Amino acid sequence: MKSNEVKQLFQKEGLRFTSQRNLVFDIMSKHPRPLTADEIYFLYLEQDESISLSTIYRILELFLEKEIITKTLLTDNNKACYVLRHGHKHLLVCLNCKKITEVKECPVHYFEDDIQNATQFKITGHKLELYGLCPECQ
Amino acid sequence: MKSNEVKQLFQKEGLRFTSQRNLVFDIMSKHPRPLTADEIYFLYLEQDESISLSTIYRILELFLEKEIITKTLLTDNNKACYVLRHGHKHLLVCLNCKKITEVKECPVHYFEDDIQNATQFKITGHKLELYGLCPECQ
DNA sequence: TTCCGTGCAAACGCTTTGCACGCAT
DNA sequence: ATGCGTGCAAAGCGTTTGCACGGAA
Repeated sequence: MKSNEVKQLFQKEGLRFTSQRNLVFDIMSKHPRPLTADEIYFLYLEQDESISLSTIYRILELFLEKEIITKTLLTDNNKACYVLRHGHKHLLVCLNCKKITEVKECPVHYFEDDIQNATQFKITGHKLELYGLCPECQ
Repeated sequence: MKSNEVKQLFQKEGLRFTSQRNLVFDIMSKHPRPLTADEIYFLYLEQDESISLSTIYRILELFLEKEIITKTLLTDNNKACYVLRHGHKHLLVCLNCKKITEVKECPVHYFEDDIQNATQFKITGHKLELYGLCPECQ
């Protein structure tokens, strides 16, 4: 995604365009897997740019509000991970090597109606993580 | 579950029986919803018993190892929640009032074979959280 | 008696916040 | 020119850990 397009996306969401926000967004789209705040921080430094960790947290919080990204907490280490919400995907985590794969299938949608009927809730979203062993680790 | 049975369960898992472990287990079975460590702590105090928070964390970690309980991290507040693993259930969280309902339906099982074929992973478990608005909050 | 479990307090690490400065608008 | 975004440092807060004591086996 070009800088221009990112700028437009930000404008559409009412966000000011800054180099930090642009680069955080860029990093997340070039590394389409769940990243922790400090992973993003180090990837940022690798681009020969400096940034404050707290700025990253603030940007991530902002992106969350605008639903540009998703926050996930992998159970292992209590660290939060963030991913761009390009479409709807789920994570498949290898319990041994921690490798993460994405799954396009989403069984949940088909059942949302049933669950709404059963619970009277209005379902607006869901989070699904799958665990298992990857081919190499089996 | 009677104290005796809990004792047997602990023995089966190779755990010493202590009043703290017994009461933590008791509290979790009497409040079958995701509890944070400090919720358990306060429920413990309500029983006119005192305990250290760190003991609770150690007990929870132990129960996790033995797979007596499950750990979930609700995205809101970075706090971990714990539930007994009586059978397989999922959470339905109201985004407005934070009330939590349990859902018996689990659409995921039916798709595990498909996902295994598509990914070559051996799927061993999953975590599903649903979000929405409860009847009162809609 | 032995060793594990617990309580207490301090440490830890991720995340958040207050404040002053600088940049986008 | 104005107000929002950022950097820095410090605070916050859930969780973990070290150590000495007490209780389970």
